[in-house]
Amino acid sequence: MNLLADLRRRFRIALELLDTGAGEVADMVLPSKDPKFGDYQANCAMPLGKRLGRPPREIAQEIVDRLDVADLCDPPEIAGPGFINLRIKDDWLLKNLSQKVPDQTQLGVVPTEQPRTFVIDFSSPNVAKPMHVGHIRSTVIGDALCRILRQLGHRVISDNHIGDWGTQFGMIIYGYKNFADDQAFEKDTVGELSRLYKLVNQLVEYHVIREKKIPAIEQQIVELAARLEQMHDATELEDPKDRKKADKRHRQAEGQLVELRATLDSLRNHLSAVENDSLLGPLASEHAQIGSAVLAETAALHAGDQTNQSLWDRFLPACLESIDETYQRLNVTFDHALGESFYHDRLAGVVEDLTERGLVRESEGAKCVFLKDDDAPFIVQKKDGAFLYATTDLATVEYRMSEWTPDAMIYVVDHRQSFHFKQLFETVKLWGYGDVQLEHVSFGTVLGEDGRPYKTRSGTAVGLGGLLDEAVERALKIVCENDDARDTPLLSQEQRQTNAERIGIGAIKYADLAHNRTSDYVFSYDKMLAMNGNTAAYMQYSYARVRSIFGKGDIDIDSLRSSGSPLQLTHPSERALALALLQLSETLQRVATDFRPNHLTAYLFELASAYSSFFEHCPVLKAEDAGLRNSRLLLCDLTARTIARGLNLLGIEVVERM
RNA sequence: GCGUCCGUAGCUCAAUUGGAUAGAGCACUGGUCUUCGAAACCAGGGGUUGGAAGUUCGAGUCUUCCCGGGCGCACCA
Repeated sequence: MNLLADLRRRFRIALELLDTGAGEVADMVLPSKDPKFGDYQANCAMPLGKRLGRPPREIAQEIVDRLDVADLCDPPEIAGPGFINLRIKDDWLLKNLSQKVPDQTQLGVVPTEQPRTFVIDFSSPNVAKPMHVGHIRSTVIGDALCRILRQLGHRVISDNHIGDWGTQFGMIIYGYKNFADDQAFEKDTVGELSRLYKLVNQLVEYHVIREKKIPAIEQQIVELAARLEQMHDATELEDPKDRKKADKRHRQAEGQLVELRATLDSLRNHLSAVENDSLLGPLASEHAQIGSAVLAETAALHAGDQTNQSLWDRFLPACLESIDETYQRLNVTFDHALGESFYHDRLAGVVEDLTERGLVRESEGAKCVFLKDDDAPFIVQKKDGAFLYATTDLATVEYRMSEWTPDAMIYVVDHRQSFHFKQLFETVKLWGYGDVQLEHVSFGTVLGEDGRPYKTRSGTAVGLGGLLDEAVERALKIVCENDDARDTPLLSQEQRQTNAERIGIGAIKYADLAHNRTSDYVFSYDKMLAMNGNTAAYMQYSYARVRSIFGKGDIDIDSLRSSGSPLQLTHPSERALALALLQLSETLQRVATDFRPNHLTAYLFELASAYSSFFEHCPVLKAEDAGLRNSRLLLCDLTARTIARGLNLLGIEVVERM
């Protein structure tokens, strides 16, 4: 049962009766923000008033006259400029809530009438390097969207587009050939590969800094300094406006200069740190050509070189295993994990096909799809003949379309790649896939407490495993402290550990999902593990608290659920809770339309608040009579199940006691 | 330079995509355990939504111009 959808359906009918085509404003029926305006409000009379050239209040009245909601709402009220306020009848709430009581699986969420097929592309780690903080958002948001869309009855195909064919593999191949420790490799393959990756990466980075970055910055500094000189000459401008502008530019340029010098210093420090390192220093000078050597190893792999291919075959399973460990811990699964290598032999065909259709033009030796004249083209083949990210993405689209014919393809990838996806989507349309909905579900950056992207003190990316470890560790500390503070502790050591795992991982996921995905957010263990506010820990606590009632009262909730014992609403807070319980369905629908899981966290938090208020005003175990007691127990049960289901749809587990 | 996103309470974030008096948590002040879990709850103070103008019944949201930032812009992914 989707209450909001039902109301909108009824409004659509009334609106069409009023004026053909007016049904489209039925979406302006929304839940009210303030209870004094009722439960729902329809705001469609105002725009319609404009369109029909008549007073909106008059229109509102005519809508109400044609509206068939007598079974659902009290008589609608018209307020202000033409708002129509709706209050759901208690009878109707009771009837629908009762249907949810025995519904174990769906909790009253009805499958959509128009199921669609979604391909969701998310997580996409590079296998040779360890997963880091940058993978959290894609993984967590993508997984939540899969779960929610499935709950709504859609067909969802999740696909992890793993980076298993790129330069990182060239790095570990080069590393293996030059620096491998065979014993370590036998003992701990993943650990050794990871060491090799880091080592080679450091060496490559050293030479890039030395030969490219530092000269580039030095030149920028020279140019900027020269520009500053010229600017001095321009301070004698007549027009105050021009002078102000010139001043601003001057200030900005000075700022940039300071920044560039600081960067230069830190890069030089980095170089000398490597040079003075007893291990890295000699290796750096011995492997002066490491950058091009790594590219050569990568190219050899792509060209089918026997040795490199067999190394790849040996390395890949170990890499995947390590990634799977993380996914297991996060409780994330995929239907497919078709990485870049899967598409390798299709890339030439993609370029051929695009060329045949006249979409490709050669420019500076590269094969490009030009989309807008003044923009950079979408390059599908480099001048050296190699294919790129863009080519693989196109091959992926082609494969998914032919294999699954989806209605929508969703990429959960950070916002920095929006230009790439814009180009990809435009190219795909030109290529002939006009119907499929292509969506870049982008998200912002995870920041540290200093407001800069979250990094370790030394400036490297924070590993995902360590991040989870720390969250769990902190959760364990909190769990133990609180349990020890009780007269008689509730939890065994084992339960404490399980709880800490669920609470810690849940905290990270929830914090990520609770923020509007398009904005950056500041990562803070203290905030995400707080017991107050919109956090996983608070929701898990709410759940455990509700559930404890059944133990305390020695209630067999399963049999009460199937007993047919009726519900009743005797207090405003009881009614508010009932209404909230009925709004899960429309909330999920809302998450699905704009791919924003934070609507669901907000809903859960409001539900928990509604429960708090109910719990304060309405004695449950000590209710006046047995009928009311049973009714309230059932409300508790529905609350617990709704919280558990909501969290589950976010990929978070509950705990029975904490 | 071009493109794009952002600026909301002291701090961290919401705001149903143009709806009614901009909401939460933290922090601050005060109140709740002799009745269901106080890891909690309730109440209070705190805002020119970066600034200015405009569009309209109605603007945090749309337009224009400023101020301040993030990110991306040809052969990496």
